[in-house]
Amino acid sequence: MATLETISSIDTAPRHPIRLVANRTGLTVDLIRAWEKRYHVVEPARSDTKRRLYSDYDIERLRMIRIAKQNGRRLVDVAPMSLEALRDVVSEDSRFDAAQDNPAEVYRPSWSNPLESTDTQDAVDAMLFAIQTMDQHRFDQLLQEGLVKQALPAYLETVIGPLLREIGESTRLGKLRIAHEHMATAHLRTFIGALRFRETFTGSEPKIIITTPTGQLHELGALMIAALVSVDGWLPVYLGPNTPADEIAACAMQSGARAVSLSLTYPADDPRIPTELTRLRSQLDQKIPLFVGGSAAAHHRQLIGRLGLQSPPSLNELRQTLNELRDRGFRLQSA
Amino acid sequence: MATLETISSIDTAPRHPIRLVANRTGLTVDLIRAWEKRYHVVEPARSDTKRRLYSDYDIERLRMIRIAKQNGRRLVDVAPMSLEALRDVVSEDSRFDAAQDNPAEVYRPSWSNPLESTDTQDAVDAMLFAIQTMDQHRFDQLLQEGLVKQALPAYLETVIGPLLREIGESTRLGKLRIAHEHMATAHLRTFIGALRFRETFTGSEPKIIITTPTGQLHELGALMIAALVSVDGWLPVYLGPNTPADEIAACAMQSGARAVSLSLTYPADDPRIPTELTRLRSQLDQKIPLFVGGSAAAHHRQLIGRLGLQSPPSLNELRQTLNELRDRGFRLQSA
DNA sequence: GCAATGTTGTCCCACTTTTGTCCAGACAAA
DNA sequence: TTTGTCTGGACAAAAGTGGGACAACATTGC
Repeated sequence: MATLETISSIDTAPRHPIRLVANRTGLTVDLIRAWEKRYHVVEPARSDTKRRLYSDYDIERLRMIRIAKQNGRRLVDVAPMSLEALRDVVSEDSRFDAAQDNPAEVYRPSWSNPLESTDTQDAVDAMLFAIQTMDQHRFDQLLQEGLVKQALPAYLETVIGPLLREIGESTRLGKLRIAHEHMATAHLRTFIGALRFRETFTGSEPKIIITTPTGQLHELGALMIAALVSVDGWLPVYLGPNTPADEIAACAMQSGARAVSLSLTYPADDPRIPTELTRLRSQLDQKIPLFVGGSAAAHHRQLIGRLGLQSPPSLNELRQTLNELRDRGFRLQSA
Repeated sequence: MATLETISSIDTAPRHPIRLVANRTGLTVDLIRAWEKRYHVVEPARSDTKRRLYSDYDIERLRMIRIAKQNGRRLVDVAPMSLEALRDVVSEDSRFDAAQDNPAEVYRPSWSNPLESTDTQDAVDAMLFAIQTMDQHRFDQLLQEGLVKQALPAYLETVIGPLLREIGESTRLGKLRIAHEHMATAHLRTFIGALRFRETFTGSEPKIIITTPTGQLHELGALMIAALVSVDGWLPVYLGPNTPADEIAACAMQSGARAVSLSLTYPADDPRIPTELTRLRSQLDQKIPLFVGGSAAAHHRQLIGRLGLQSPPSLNELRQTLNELRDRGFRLQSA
């Protein structure tokens, strides 16, 4: 389907000025130039007046290089690597860093399976099969492999999201037992949660509160958002599921968050939702946008409109909106 | 064993700078050099400017040596050993370690002993402060650091457990907001969940179902058990919280589990607990022991006795019992 | 039980390499 | 005009290197 184009195809059109790159990567302008001068880390295109113009691909590479350096890599080593290679290196490092205290061998040998599933549907099916047979190890393996093949946002959208829907559907139809669903959910909780730690933070990222309101116990959607925005230079303040409106507002205040995002899935028609949303909107600073997403958001369209909440129809549009918000924030800050 | 193939597959190409090695092994840069100077523990290749360059093989050896030392081995003894020999030594030690009747008397040099109680109290306090200030990054950092200082079982018992109690208590007393508790819980969920991934499995481990019964929504206790037993050579089948008795039984059947462990925390007097436990016990093969733990287990002592369930009073005793069960199982299997 | 000896983690030094930051003067954009 | 970017170079902080010192602790021999 149309979703396939989004996979791993990061835009290589040169359009971003160096300042924006610095903001998004957490590097300084000077440093980006120094890296270019010394190691040709990136060779951006130029405008007709010799201004550097970076592509999304360049930005992503710089982000990865910064993380690789933090993991102890030398600039000389990582500078010539492709984005894919960098991703491998970084994910390898983050898997192995911090000391182990257990004798079990650490290297997951790539006695990897011949099961090459390039299509995302195949990947989802393979995962469903692993769940059905309660093969947790295989499930983990599949989750990890998938992550290497594409960038995180695309992965969440094309694999994890559909997988969640299929698990729900299969359980409803009796093709999976509740126990299977539980196991899969618990595993995904761990897996997605760990994704946030792959990013490193500079401390200058704007914060966004992410949670679900009272009565909404399913947290995976919210957790996906947290992982997603951390890639885009936000610092997610993740509160888990089922947080009362008052607490969300207080937390936004204390942490100085620039945005709040809620995920609604089940039950879709919980009567507490309108109350909680209204309450939260009124307690929150008007300048802080409140995003509402998840499969149950559609049930509350009117309410969302009335309260002036944001409800982007897809993860991509959410990213889009947040990116604009973040960059606007930078401009305001520096002015 | 099958491990031999994986060993030979470890890359011996020198490419990692010393800093990265330090990150991955949990050793300090100074220490790595000191070991080289004194015992030629590793003799890394050099770059053209004399910088040390380590291979994956070197890193793996260093990691093993660190663990061997933690188990009480002397550096002089292990320094000249091959990776294969190191693995043998380490796995032997860890089995011996786990089989000890009295963990307090395990021979260990003082510098690897469980931390002083003041240290652990300090660690817990620091974490609480991070939670209070909503400093997620610091919280993660503290959690990771703690893991380097102690072996996992000791860490869970002396730091994570007390931390959970303090969080609960502080929230009850109003010293922490619900939002703080939520954030901390979500973080701990991710952190403890990720611990399981540090283990690699051979496929021959006995399985143990770990979950909480219907109505018990707090999963951290269960998750700690899952992390703990995976160190001792069990394969946890983790189902998350709130699993109905029928599903647990079905899951035990399908996966061929050798044991089931439930965690009870809150609400302690949920009327569903007796029903569910009784139901589960009756549906489960009599040969499969059913463990019940958690702070609320004490409220159901009579029930536990009547149903013939196991309820070890501490994590250590749980390990003990499980180790015996595992080894008995091995003997049965091989006979 | 005690002194002598061995082991081991940490720290300091002087020196080199690597890496991040800053500056100046020219030019472009707002 | 003001602000930002460009180039090239200078400078300083950070990190790595070899060597050695030292304190804490364990082990050994008496």
